[in-house]
Amino acid sequence: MAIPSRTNVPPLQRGKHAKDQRQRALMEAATAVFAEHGYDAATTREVAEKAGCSEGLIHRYFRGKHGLLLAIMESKAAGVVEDLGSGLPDRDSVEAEIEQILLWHLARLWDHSDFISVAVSRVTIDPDIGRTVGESISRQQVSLILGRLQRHREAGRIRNDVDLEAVAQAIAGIGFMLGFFGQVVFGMGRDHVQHIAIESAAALSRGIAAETAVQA
Amino acid sequence: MAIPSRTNVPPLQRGKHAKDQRQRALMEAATAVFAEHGYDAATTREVAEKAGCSEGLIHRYFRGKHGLLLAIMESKAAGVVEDLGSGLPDRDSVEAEIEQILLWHLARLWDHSDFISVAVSRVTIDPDIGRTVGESISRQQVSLILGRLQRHREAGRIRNDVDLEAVAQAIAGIGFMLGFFGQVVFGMGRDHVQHIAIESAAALSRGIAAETAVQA
Amino acid sequence: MAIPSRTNVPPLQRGKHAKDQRQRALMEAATAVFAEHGYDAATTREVAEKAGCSEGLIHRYFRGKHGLLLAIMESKAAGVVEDLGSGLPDRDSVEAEIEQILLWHLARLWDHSDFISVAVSRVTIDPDIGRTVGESISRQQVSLILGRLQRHREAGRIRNDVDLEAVAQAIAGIGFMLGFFGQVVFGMGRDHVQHIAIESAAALSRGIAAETAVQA
Amino acid sequence: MAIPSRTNVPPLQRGKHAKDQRQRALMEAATAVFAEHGYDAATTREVAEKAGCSEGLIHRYFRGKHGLLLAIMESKAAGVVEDLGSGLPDRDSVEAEIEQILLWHLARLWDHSDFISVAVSRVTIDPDIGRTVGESISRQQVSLILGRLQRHREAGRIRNDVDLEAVAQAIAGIGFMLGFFGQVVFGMGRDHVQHIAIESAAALSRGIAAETAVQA
DNA sequence: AATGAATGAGGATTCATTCAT
DNA sequence: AATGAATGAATCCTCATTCAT
Repeated sequence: MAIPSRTNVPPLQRGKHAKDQRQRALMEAATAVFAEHGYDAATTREVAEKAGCSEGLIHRYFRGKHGLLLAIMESKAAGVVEDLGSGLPDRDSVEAEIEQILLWHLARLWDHSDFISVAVSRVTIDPDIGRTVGESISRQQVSLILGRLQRHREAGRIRNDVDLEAVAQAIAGIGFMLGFFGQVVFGMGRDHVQHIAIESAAALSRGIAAETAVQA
Repeated sequence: MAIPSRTNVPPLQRGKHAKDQRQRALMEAATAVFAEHGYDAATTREVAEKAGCSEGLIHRYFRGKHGLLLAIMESKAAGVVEDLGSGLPDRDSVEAEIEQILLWHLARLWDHSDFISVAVSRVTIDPDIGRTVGESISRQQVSLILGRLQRHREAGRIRNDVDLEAVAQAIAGIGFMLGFFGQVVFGMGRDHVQHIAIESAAALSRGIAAETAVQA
Repeated sequence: MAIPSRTNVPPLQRGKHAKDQRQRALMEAATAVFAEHGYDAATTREVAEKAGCSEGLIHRYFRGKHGLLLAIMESKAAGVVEDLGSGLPDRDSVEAEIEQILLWHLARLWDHSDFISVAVSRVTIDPDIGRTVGESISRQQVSLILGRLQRHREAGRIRNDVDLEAVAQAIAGIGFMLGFFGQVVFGMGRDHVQHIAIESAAALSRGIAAETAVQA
Repeated sequence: MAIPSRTNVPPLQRGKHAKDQRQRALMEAATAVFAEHGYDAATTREVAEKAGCSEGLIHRYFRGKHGLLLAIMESKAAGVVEDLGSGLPDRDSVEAEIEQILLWHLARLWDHSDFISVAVSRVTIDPDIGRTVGESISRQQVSLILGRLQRHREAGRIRNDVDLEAVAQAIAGIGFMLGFFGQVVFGMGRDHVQHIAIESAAALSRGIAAETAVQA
């Protein structure tokens, strides 16, 4: 391939103030290595090799292996959900909206599968990670979905007796399960997963649609 | 008290089926220890201590630490989904059925949170675990849910244009997310989680209900 | 050679409960290695090699390198001064007594030069060592010397206006300086050092002798 | 005060003889740091920080950490004994002379306790240090004391059958033990130590005084 | 069959030293 | 001349596993 994949690193001479670049390289390499072997089994040596620098830098920059893990989490947590807030267009129907959200999940989790793998595998063990993931990702994600649904309710497209937060949680749950466990972990075909997402969106949107919308 | 803690095991004479008992003690202890520190960071010493026997037995019985992990997975995988098949009564309405399934998830995941934590944290790293969890749990679970839904379709309570497998997947996804991440990882209150489950069941069942059912 | 010196260690099979023997071997080896390179520069590897066992045992037995140092100090501190109390015969003259004490110092410090080297090199750095050496050795030594002098005073052989504790301190000081710095560190010939000790004993004893003793 | 601490150094412009000043700062800082943690455990980073310059300078100026240690030893060795030769007045009695020497030791060792600590802790390990300390300090010190005693012998105040070198060694030994181990290491009160010094001086001087002096 | 003493491979981390700026 | 970023060798320690009893 033209692009030498993310594992080969250019020489990157000593004195050059490529400090930021090196930090980023270390975090990228660590994400991949942690995802492959698990955080505990991963070695700082392999991370440094993949990043093309010495082990010592991990400790200089991040104060150790665990600091590197934390830095990855904090740095990527924001990025994972960001364009759910602004990067997605508003849709005219509830069904299209939910479908869009689910498909966005699928794409997002596929692209960040390494990061998500690491996060998931640490979330029950490491309180710091648990907090970061819980607050920066889960909570925020649900609230962004909720915001989108509320717009539709205000437009009269959603029944008044529906608990929107519950629906947002349900959508996030479906999206995460399909996107991470379905696609990444169990290796279900992407087409199949997308089909399920679309069908789920249809069923769910029908279930919360206002009467008039159904009659129309 | 005579028994100092819930995990300490009585001396256990070297007798007939003391062996099975010891194996079980080892697996229980390992589940707890693996859940607490993560598989890699857990030490066989702590496992053996908690089980009240010597480290050597882990290697004699399970051929090492990894064998112990595998034994736990294989032994518990079946148990986690068993009574979804037979232990739950049939319901007369789709809503009641879905609600029952979700609440069952909540209880099940709460009871087995240690086991699930271990499984989740290893599922992306260890191919053996991935297979066991994927096939023994996820797939089987979906198929059991699907079976229940099909009964309702045959009774004319579910629209014909609904992809039941997709719905089953959605239900499993919601259940797992609420039950594991919601309850266990993020520590959401159990009442709140149950409320969300019930609301989700309502929305989803409305979305797949046959027209007649709605009109009636 | 017939005696394989203290550095070559017999095989010392696995299961044999030669635990105490191994602990002792480790402490002997460590004393030598610490004395040669200094505690900080010494490596646990070299200690283990010299003791003929694995590094891990250092941590199992002594909870690490520092624990090994402490164990050495505590174990030998007592032995260094022990026979000053009981192993030396009473003398009839003050001069013979002081001379005997000084020569005993010379022999003692020569025999334990490794241990003393380690102790001296750590005494200002490590509070634990400082305490052990200060209390177990210095103080005790002075008090044993003092006891011997008091016997002579009671026998009327020492002037009443002499502060015996000061004299005991002086004797200990001379003994230590000659025995350790003179013999061991600066490599002064043993004959020369002994001569100085004898002369010092003569001068000092004359200085504290009761008048009658002088006239006689 | 304007100067915030005794070790912090002002910016120090890059100018003419700023170099000498920086070297001195480095040596002062190193003396303190080496004394605190021991040479091996001390880090060049801490030394550089305390001296207010970069680690690199240690290697430029002194060719490394060990060179810095050597420079300290050579630079201070002379200073420690210098005014024993010229700075102390002649005394009219042997007792006053010995007392003066011992008290001078006490003060000297107290003032240079950091330097002495470093020297003592390295003297058995590092042959270079051993030589420097042995020759520049010990030998020279004894010979200066000897010179002072000889003056008194020539004045007929010291018995002819006394080995003056032995007495000089004894005095140096007492002085060092009281001054360093007593005061610095074991933390004996300065008053107490001085009292012992004075009493020792009295006893020793009586022991070497010429008959006539005693009769007078 | 079970123990627990012993091993040894491997890991994170530290730090003197080097080098580009 | 001075800096500070980077290196990499070397260390202590941990722990799954083995083995003699």
